[in-house]
Amino acid sequence: MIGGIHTAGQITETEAYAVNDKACHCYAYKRTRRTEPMYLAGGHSYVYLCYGVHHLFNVVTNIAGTPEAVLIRSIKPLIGKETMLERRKMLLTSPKLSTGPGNMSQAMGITAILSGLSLCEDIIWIESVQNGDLSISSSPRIGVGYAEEDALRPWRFFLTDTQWISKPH
DNA sequence: GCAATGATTTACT
DNA sequence: GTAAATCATTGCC
Repeated sequence: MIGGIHTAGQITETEAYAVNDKACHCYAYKRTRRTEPMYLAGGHSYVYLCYGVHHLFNVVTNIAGTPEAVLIRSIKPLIGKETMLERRKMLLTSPKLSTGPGNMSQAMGITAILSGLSLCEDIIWIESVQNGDLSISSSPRIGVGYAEEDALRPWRFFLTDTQWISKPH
């Protein structure tokens, strides 16, 4: 619920970032002002601006003091599609609407001012929808080639049978 | 205080 | 496939 408008979607693609992972901003417990939200308890948000253009939305997953998080890369729009189209300045719903971290954040109205929030309040929240048919695959992460051997870790997870998946550049 | 850089996207050659 | 856009954060001076 952002700006009084409710938008929602099913998460279809994520990437994991851990403290012993060179691709993570908090590698080896490096602590900076930007990454401070990652040191909160699991269930908080961590949003930051990348390349000066795109907002990336993460969910903090570990206990307080252990900075680990999951990057939400793509969603399938379910509620408020019209709002997402308007935010993205698009006319028709297509996979480009909300696949890819930057596109997804823009469609959901997420910006860096929402970093450090609890995901148990009425602004952003995540619901568990039981669906026994989910098929999930994994692969190396995208866009972290600078992380040396950690770039090969298969920490990208996505639904096998969906079009809402970003493609490597 | 200042230069370097990136968990990306988009458009162009 | 390659490059530009574009800026907060970081790290070094």
